[in-house]
Amino acid sequence: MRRQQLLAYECWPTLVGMTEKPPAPPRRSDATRTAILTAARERFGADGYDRATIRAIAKDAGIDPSMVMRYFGNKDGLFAAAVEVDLRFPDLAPVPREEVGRALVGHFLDLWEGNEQLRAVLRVGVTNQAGAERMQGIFREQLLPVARQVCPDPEQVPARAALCAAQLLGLALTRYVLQVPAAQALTREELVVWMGPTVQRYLTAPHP
Amino acid sequence: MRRQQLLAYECWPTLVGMTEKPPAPPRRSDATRTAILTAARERFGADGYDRATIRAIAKDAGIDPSMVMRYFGNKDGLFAAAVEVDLRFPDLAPVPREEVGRALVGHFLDLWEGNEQLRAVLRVGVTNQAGAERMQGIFREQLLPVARQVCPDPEQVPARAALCAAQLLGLALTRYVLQVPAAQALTREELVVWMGPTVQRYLTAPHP
DNA sequence: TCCGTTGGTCAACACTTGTTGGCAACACTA
DNA sequence: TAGTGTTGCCAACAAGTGTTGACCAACGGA
Repeated sequence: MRRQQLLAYECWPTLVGMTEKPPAPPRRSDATRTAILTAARERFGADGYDRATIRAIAKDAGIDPSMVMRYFGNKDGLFAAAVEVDLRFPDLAPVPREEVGRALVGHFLDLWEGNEQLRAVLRVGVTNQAGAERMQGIFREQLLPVARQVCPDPEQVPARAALCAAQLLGLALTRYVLQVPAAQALTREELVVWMGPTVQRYLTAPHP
Repeated sequence: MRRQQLLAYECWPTLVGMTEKPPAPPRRSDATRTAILTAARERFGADGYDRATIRAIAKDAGIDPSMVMRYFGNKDGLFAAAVEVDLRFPDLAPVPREEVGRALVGHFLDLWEGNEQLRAVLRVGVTNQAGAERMQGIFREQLLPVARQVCPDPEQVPARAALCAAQLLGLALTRYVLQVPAAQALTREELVVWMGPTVQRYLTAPHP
């Protein structure tokens, strides 16, 4: 129950090191830390939050389970540290207006291909309330701005972004999580050609 | 480990009673059985497979956990008995060709609204390997036939069905599972008007 | 050289999980 | 009325969970 100051300090640089400035001085245990994070990403992505046990992750990383606790505080902290989602949507300004749909679908596919972190957030988002809120955050902070850049009417931005999210997450769900064979059989080009116009329409077409 | 013949027989009628013929003679415990199944559907739908514990389900049903085991063998058996998915896609023959997209989206929305079983399969399908296979079965046996009824080229049926599945499951995911506010804010009519043409195109438009 | 800090293991705690067997109360039939 | 199968509760088991603290080895600056 008791929060340990020392541990909180210890895992701090790793938690935000990738997105914030502080140089995060190198430590002798960095190899172990990254080993844990790598194993955690794999397990969370493959098994979801509940079935991914700390013991299994520690075993994959070749260390004792107690190390995970020392470095990341608890299981929640480990998940937060392991899974950091940046959809890296590109700036759409230079893209021709009628190409943004295809560009987004293509980017989304490239991003998901073989990415365990994304699978993990989706799995956990479906299972876990905190995970669902995290996904809502991603939607709000990463997809909404893109939609705002392209949509004609600012008032329609959330609705149009939600439609895009449904299409794109549905793709990720069927292809990468449920692994429906027919969804996996489609090539990247086919998906871009089919879904690109859909996303394009959701973003730019006049309200039907 | 040992399978108990008696118990297998006991839960048989309930397991398949809804889809098969045998009259399934009424038992004194039927009230308890349905109470368990109701509670199980709620818990599985709300919490997913792992977090929905037999103890919690039994408590909701107001009986002892051991009763769940007696009537349904084990947790897997309970899930199989509680969650039975019939998407009930209507016969599209009488529907005008250019209306099938809107009809499907509307039907899909009506079906999902307030349906805990569907939420449960999706949650479990994402978490669990067996659940994922179950969802693939639903795709194969319930969505593919519909697509076959409408698609021009039989060879393209799986691909087109997969595209529809991605769009529809993405809708279910964002609106009913992740509960993204922007996806919940859209009305039934808006969704039909926006997504209907998409599904329509995936099913009937010539390969782009 | 000493000594505090860091990296790591081990064994255990407290708890929850699915699951089982025993036993009492009831209902129905012969 | 005796007997038999059904319905239910209770207590417990074995396994697995996140988590903790004691303990040891090596490092690194004084």
